[in-house]
Amino acid sequence: MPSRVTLNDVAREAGVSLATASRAINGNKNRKVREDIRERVLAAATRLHYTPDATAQAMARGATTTLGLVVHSITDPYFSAIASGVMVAAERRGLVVTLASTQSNANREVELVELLHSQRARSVIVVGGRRDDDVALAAMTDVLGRFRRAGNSTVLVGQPLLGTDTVTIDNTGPATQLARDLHGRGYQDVVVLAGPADHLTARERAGAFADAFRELGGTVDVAHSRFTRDGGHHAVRTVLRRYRPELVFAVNDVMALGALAGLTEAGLSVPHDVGLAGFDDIDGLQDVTPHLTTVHLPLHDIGIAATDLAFAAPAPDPRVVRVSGTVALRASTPGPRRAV
Amino acid sequence: MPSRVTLNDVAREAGVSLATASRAINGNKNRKVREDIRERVLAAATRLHYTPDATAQAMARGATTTLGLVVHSITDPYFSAIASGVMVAAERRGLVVTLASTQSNANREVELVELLHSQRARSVIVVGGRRDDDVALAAMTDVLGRFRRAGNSTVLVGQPLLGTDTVTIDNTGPATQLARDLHGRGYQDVVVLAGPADHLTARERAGAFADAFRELGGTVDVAHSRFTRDGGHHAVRTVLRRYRPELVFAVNDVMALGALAGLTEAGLSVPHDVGLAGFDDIDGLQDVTPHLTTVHLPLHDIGIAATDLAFAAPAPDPRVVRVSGTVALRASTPGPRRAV
DNA sequence: TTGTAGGCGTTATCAA
DNA sequence: TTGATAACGCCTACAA
Repeated sequence: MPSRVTLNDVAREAGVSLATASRAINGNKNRKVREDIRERVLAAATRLHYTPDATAQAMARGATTTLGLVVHSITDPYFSAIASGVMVAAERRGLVVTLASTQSNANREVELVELLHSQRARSVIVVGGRRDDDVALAAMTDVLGRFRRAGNSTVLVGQPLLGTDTVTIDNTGPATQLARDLHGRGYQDVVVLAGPADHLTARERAGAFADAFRELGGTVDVAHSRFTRDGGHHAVRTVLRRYRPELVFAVNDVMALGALAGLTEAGLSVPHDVGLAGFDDIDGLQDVTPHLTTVHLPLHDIGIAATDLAFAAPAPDPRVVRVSGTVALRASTPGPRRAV
Repeated sequence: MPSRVTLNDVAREAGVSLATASRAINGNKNRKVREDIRERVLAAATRLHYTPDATAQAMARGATTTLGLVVHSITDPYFSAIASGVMVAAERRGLVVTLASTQSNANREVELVELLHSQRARSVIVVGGRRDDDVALAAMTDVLGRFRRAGNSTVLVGQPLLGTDTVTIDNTGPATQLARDLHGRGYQDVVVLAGPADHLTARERAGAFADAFRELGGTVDVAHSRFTRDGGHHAVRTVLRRYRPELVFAVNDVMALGALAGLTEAGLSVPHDVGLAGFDDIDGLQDVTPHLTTVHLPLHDIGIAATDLAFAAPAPDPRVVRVSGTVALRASTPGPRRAV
């Protein structure tokens, strides 16, 4: 029972040499194999249910057909949207995606890149904002560098700090614009659910928003918490123990959703009692009530852009592709309730 | 510039043979390499930044460390929840997950299993309900069978129709219970958004629900559409052109969300004007208003169970692991509005 | 156009 | 315990 049929078997079955069988089966370069022979080989291959061994091909060719993708969490709509973009772009290139999830653990992230290096992935794409942590940054810069020196490409979706090609999202521009728009709607006081203090994406968004809002004469309160739905929930509950805010800006949508739940549980109505805004415009946001004001990010396209970058001609210096978002003012921030 | 350092380099650097270096680096079986030598090798390895070549190991060992996972859509919370369970269970076993998304294309699904076969994945897990399509079923049965005959394992999450180990979800039990519970709350008429007519999961849920509801004396209308949010949206809009239902049951949550949007756009309030129920209890449902009645499924655990099954001792006959769900009655189905 | 043979990086068998 | 050496399945000069 030849459960493991090799190219050799196919060659024998077709009555040709291994080399000819190999050439027939992948029409490598200029197809220099006679048509009838080619057909004979292909017939033998299907007859025997031959399946090429990609690991052997990888060894012989010195390159796999695998793309490594590292995200924080696959159930987070932010990451799954980017991942789906990567997968679409990878499929176009005939690549297979090896996906790994870090649960935001920096050490694990490094390990995973090493693992992907071991797997001889053609390229690895790391998705997610960096932390303000020199040790972690150095460690990532290091593994990515080694991987690149081994002849592969790396792309980061996040802050361009790791000496690699990067797709970077403009957080400050839209955050600033959002602050202006919301102030323009009449809000004077805001509490910013700012996420972790060392989280660069969170910091950029919170900082830009707060600066702009203050500059317009508004007052800004800042509450830190985790970058998750529960983080948003917890932060808003803590704030509510002190006072009722006029407007809440969460640095991402999932936090905003947590905040929405917290506000509702406290008997407050959004937007009647409190305005609420987020960031990212994740999928599924359309189904929450009220429609959340946010910053729309082309997440799927970001995944595609990252993949394109990974397979662009190698450049001497790290490239940075900037992508921006657009403010989406929606029902959750109609403006503050007029003096009641 | 030895950008490609091999075990040979390490052996030379450490002054030992290739074989010894190999043994030192993975303490294979009973570690039979002298401690000082082992350390010398390890030191050389790190000094040279040696990274084992997984493709070469796979060839030599005849087995990779890869788990293939095939889903319909990675951005769908149903699939990403199961996928995250698989990834957690895979990581525990030191495996890497190669993820592929089919966009519900049956041919593509077969191709992907073939691709994973080529990659010599240890096992492949296919997630998603089957269609009533003999050709497609036969094709999948076939590829999976070949893959298994090559010495690997396969697991399907869905209907146990492919001659493979299967984690199957009990749709009829909870759907029946849901019908009873809703009828118990006073609903007499329901429209079932039944999804595609040939979609087995959809059919099981819709069928069991409708049967039970009718048996209790209720009337049931059935509307078919795609299995997606848009499908739910479209179906409910179509129904609304004819009449206003008392209760809507969508065979999955994303369809229910689409329906909710459709109802709301039509100026109807859920649950005031219309009751609404779904199925799956996907992540994020907690953030929609009103809280949706649904059937809770342990999606993450289903992913874990599928992986456990994939790595259980091989059995002569296909195994079937049944998992069930529990009805979660929530605010979207308080009972019909009393005569107004 | 086809065949021969060497090599890809590791593991594993078998002596030493 | 360690060291040669033959696989593993395929690709690819190079030769025929």
